[in-house]
Amino acid sequence: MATQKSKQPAPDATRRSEKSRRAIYDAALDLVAEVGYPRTTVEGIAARAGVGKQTIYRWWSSKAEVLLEAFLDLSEQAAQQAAPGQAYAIPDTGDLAADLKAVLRMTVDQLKDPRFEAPSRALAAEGVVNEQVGRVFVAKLLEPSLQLYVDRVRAAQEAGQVRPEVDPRIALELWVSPLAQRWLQYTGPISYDYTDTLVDYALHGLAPR
Amino acid sequence: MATQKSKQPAPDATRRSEKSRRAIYDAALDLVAEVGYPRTTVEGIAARAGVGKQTIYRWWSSKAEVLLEAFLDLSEQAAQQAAPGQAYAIPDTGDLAADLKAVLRMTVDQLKDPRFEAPSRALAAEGVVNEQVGRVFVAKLLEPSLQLYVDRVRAAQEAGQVRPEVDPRIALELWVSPLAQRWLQYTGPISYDYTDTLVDYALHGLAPR
Amino acid sequence: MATQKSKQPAPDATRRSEKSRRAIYDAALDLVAEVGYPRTTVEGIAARAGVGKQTIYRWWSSKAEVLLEAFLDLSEQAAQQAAPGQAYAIPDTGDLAADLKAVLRMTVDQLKDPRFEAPSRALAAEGVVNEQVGRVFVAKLLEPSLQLYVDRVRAAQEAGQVRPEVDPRIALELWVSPLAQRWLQYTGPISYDYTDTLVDYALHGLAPR
Amino acid sequence: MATQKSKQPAPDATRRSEKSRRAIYDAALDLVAEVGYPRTTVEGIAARAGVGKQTIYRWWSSKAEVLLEAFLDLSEQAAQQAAPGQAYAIPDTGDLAADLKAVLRMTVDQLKDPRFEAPSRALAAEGVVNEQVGRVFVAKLLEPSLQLYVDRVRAAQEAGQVRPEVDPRIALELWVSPLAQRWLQYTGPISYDYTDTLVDYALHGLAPR
DNA sequence: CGTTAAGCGAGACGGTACGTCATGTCTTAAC
DNA sequence: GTTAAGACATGACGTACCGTCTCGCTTAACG
Repeated sequence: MATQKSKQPAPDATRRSEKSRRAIYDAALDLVAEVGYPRTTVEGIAARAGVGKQTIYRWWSSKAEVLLEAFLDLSEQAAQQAAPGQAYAIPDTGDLAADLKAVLRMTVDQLKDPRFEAPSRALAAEGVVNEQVGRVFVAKLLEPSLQLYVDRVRAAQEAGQVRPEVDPRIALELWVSPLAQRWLQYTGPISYDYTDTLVDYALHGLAPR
Repeated sequence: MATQKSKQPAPDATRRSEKSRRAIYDAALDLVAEVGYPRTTVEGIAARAGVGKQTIYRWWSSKAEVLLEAFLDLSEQAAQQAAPGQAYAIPDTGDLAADLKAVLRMTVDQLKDPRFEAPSRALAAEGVVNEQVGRVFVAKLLEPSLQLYVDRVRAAQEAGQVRPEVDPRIALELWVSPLAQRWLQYTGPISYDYTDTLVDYALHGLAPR
Repeated sequence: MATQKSKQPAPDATRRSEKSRRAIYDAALDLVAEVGYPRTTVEGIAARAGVGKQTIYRWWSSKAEVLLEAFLDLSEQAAQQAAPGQAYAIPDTGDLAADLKAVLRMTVDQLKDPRFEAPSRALAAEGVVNEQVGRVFVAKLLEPSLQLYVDRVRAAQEAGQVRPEVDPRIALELWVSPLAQRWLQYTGPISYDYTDTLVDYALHGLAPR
Repeated sequence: MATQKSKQPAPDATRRSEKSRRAIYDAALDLVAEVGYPRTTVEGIAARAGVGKQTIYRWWSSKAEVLLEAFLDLSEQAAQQAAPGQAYAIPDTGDLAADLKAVLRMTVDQLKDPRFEAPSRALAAEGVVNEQVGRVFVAKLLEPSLQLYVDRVRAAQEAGQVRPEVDPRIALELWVSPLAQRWLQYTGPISYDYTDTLVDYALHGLAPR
């Protein structure tokens, strides 16, 4: 590859301290949970992690990036714990409505888990205003989850429970986006009833049949 | 509503300089459009407005609040210009789908208008992470617009075009939230086709009829 | 008829509020005594005096001037109380040394009176760095006191107790200045013994006779 | 002496930038000379020195302290230049009066040297009102000079030219303090004649012999 | 004796500087 | 050669006062 004449003389990743990386992730997540994203600082993360500031700047370019990776890491760990060694998928009992409702109820619970709430809210906010972060956030965290819905809807189409001309990628937004917006923007309360209703409206439409 | 508990002995609003207020609004909106929200500073707003910093801090407590009011003011002006002296409403031609599609196409255009995009994105982001700002943003800007959909859906219910047991406040989220999320989080492109599709899916459901 | 549009349109002294002037003097002296000169502000004086800031700026041009006049006023009052209706003078018992020692002992006491110490120290300091204030301070406060020594030394010359070629204005500095410097600059302690010694040295010289 | 009780965790002096320190001294002295002490600001010193404000606040706690050290440094340099590697002393020709007159004439010149006048006047003023600064100013700058007079007077006592019971520390104030007061407080002009007269009066007294 | 123009209290205003905090870069010593 | 530590230049923060400028409201002199 071309040798960079960049500011950083291209750190050698093989020598990287794994212990520091972990400590930085933990410190970042803890601080965001404790004092909120805006009052979390690179200096604070370094101090809490027992690490020099330069060690952070060597490997990341902003606190948003640090938090993004830290949260990615957290999510992977959580996924590993939930279903070790296997890909996560939406159950397929043959009843699309029931399956969607079940998954959405789990999502409602997760959105209220404080361990997840603070950092994901922070990242979402940063992503709104910082397109680069936003795209990574979506690509690495959001899309993989949405893809599961795509798969499930496609299965339902094959089973004749969803009209064949429906675009699954758009379909899933009928329940995912309303929930996301209520959570992100405080536009309304979040409950099992609410998500159940969304699924019903989405599947059967508003118009009388 | 609630009385202030601030340190300052409550400035006398009757003596407030209208000229300064306007200049601050303009400077705030311009700066957000030019350099983005994070790099917009209170100091910068003051300098651009030709105003002392204290004049800003006397009347607002953060740059988020300044921008919120500035944007509110801008919206009111825009509304006045669009439809002077009358309340805005969604047209009712008798065809719900057509009416919704028409309005959503206008929304798509507005979301791409740079004069609106920068500040509203900034405020949305701030609102995600700062609940107080978020709630004001929703109450003052979002809800009034959403209420128009509630009214239109209710009319459709009376006309027998929407099932009577449907909750209009939830119904509208089937098209509003997907659009909002794509715009806010860069989860997908925004187009007339897309919003048209949303309306169709929402009204007729995914399931075969 | 058309008065100047100069900075100050020359305020009409006859309409001046005596009550405000007194309140300002009191507030200024109190504040200097309580929080020290540097932390005394025009705003603070106005607030404590229950007076608008403009009322201060109408009649004085700086806090130094305010304090200078306040202290002048205080001194006059004190002088009136000490010796109502008559000019103050150094006693002339015929014994120059004794007379000087007596007066200097009184000066020592006065220098330690907190009511006088704070403002006079403040004014002296301001005068060091602000020649205009310094000259007024000297002319209005210091010189009149020094003149009393000039008179007394001249009387001693006529009585043959001081050499005729001695310049009384310089002579008095032999005891006044050392005391002043110790007080102003903390170059040494101040006591009756010290001032007594100064008088002896000054009158009889250091050289053996 | 006393340990610090500051908030900052005690900066590491070994890492201190010598270049910055010098630049700060120079900037401080220049600014005081150019615009006067009251209009010299920490911000201005930092800007002129090409230094961050924090670098000043890290090592000093006020502009008075900065100037004090800057002036101390200047004095040491000047002393080094004048008499490299040796202690300064008042000459002893055997004629006390002549020696004192000679030294005082040099002092008169120095007091009129603008390079010295502005900062020393500023520090003296600050010291009048700020006892801590005053005591350092006296201990570090004034007393060492005065001690030279003490030594010379003591030598004169041993030579029988000054009465043995005279306290040299007080004796020197007979000429030093008058000169100091005239300079500090503008109580009179300063000239060779004046200082010569002071020495004569001090040595021989005012009273006829 | 009522008019009216000044001084007055109050305080908002455009500014300057404060002292603090965090940024991102750089240097040093320890490993 | 990465690391912890932390000094550095930069620049924004939010506060305190500056000195100027309106506001109504006394209040005293005059017409």
